[in-house]
Amino acid sequence: MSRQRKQAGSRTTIRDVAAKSGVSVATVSRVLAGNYPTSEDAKKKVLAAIDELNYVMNAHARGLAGQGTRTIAILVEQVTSPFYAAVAQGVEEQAAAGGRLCLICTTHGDPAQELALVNMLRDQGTDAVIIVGGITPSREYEIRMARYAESLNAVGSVLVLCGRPRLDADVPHLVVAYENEEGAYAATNYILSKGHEDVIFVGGVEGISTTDDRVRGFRRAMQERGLPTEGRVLLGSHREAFGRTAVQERLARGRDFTAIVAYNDHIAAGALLAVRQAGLRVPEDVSVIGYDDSLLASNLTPALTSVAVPAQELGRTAVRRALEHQDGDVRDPSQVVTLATHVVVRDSVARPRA
Amino acid sequence: MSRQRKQAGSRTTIRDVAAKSGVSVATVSRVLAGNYPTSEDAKKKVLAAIDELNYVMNAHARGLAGQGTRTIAILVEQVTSPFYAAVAQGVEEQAAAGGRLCLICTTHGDPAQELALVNMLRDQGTDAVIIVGGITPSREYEIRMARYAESLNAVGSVLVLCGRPRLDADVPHLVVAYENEEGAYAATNYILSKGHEDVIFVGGVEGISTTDDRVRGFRRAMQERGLPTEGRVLLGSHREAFGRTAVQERLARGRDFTAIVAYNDHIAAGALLAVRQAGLRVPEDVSVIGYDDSLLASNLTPALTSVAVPAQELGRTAVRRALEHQDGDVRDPSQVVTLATHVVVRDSVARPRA
DNA sequence: AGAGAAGCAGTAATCGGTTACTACGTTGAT
DNA sequence: ATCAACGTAGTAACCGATTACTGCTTCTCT
Repeated sequence: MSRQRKQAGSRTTIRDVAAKSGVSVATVSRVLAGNYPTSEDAKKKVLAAIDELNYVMNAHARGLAGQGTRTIAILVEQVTSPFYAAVAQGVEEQAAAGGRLCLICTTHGDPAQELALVNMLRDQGTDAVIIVGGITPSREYEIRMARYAESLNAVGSVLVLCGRPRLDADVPHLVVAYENEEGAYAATNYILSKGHEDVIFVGGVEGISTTDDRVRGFRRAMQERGLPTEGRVLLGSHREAFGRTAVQERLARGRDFTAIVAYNDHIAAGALLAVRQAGLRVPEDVSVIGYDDSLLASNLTPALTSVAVPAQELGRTAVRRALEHQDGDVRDPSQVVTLATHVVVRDSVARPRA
Repeated sequence: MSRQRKQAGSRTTIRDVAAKSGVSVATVSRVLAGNYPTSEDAKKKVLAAIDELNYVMNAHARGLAGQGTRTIAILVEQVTSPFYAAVAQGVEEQAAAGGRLCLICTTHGDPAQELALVNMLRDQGTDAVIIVGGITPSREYEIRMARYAESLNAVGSVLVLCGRPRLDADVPHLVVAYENEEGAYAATNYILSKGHEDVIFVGGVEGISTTDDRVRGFRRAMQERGLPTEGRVLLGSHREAFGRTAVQERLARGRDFTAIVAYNDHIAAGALLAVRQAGLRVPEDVSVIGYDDSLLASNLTPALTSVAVPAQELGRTAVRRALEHQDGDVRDPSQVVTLATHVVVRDSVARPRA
């Protein structure tokens, strides 16, 4: 209500620019868009007037007239996680490269909030909605998300899922994934190649796709060598605190492992703490491998060996595909692009003793 | 270009809803806005039609017609910094509480980009533009930013500066700060209270307000005890790498200090590395104190004593004040709200030996 | 020199909401 | 019965950009 407009100066419009430079509004618009032949003379005059009047285009007017919003939205659980921050960074960069603004929204891991945001974003006319992170699959969720994907498409927008499986429904959407199962498989194999046989997997939330995938990779590597995984997968959360308590409790029951494959670097950090608290050393007594290769990994003591996920690249790829798709030149939209992960070797893994 | 509209179904507009429910577009708009008396009957019919047609309002049309966007923008250097991420988190939470979306933009520390973004954001109809982080003051920048602040106000939007001094110009804008000088003063005093006398300050960028403030706090604490600060302030960047090399070089020239006050936790992490590389121990040989109390601090070895900055609270306060201001009930807009910082004691500071 | 093409600029319709203004029907007071 | 007041609904003029369509030059080719 306190919003008063049309005061004294009001707003500088394309018409003011046209008047000042002595050309028509159409010409001004064309100079701005640059998609129509315009004489050098007119161009110069318009640019001068724009500069002098300090004119900025009204995004709403442009959006309304059919140019799209030129924004891209990204939905993450929380921005304070280094992994999501890095993905967001990638999205932001690529969006900027494509002349788009980047809208970052947080869902706090709540599927309902996620749906509400997608719904809202669609109204805003975002060019693309990128959802990052694993999800607990549920029938109802799938159905509603498919409806939204459909309506996003209806308004010329694109839904991109990052690090999460395709929707079941036959609705156009893009998927950019990174190796979860493969990464955990590689991490476990790296540990096993050092001679470990008693390995546990710690962290992650049961039922969330990312967790399930990593656990699967762990199991596969173990089973290929005929090692047991029964009772060796400790799920709970992806927070550092869980890593600490889970390992503490396990150690209290007796040390029946020589290596830990952590769900992520936070868990690994917690595990490190618990191991040290128990008077054991890393990697001499217990080896630990993390996941994500976040900022944390290189700063822990010992520096953490971790699976590097190309987080920024993930964000960039998501945007790139979304924009390509908007322009209609994605070969196969239903194809899942999967980015590779690799083990970054530091100091937290060694051969087991004896 | 590939954006084809007016296809088959086209877009469901308020007119479709009006037609379906047998009322006028004005009535539909009023039901949606809820700011005009409408009969229960009409309301019910409109709502039913909206539901049935799966109608969503076009944000551009609404924005163009002068209703504001209900979004809040935050400008930070980069989202991957834990500090900025935490502020952004706070902004996002409070914005959501106020029914606003949160637009996060990155400036990469470039004042020109910052200005360009503010300029652009104003026309998006953002309710508030929050700029976080210190800045190199420059006359030209001040003038342009003041102009933008003015034009933001003209369209009913608010400019909020976070952790940066007020604009010189007499232009309405809000400032939420946190103690920089006081924090560094407290950190230094904490170190001094342990008996240290040879202390150096490492990190930060010359000329940026945040750095200058922290250095001032350091100097004040030292001078109050009659200790020299000449040649004891090492500026360069706020990255970990700088912390490492700066301390390495200093140590190479001889160990003339027993404690380090770091510009932030990243610098502290680098310093820790350099100290250890030189065969010295923390805190036995050298004490280190950080700033920001980021995630990093508690995970370093030894756990880093650091100055806690209420980053999330900073974001929340910024949004709260902005929305209050829009509603016209901020008592004194020119008042700078300053949030307190405090030293979080961990294991990286000890008495100097002998 | 005249016809046709090409290059550039202008007019005005349009996007989808909001809202000032007008109009209508009902109620209540005189 | 008449008129004022009130509550509700409708008409149409905006908001500021885009762009189809039209028209005027200028240039080229015969």
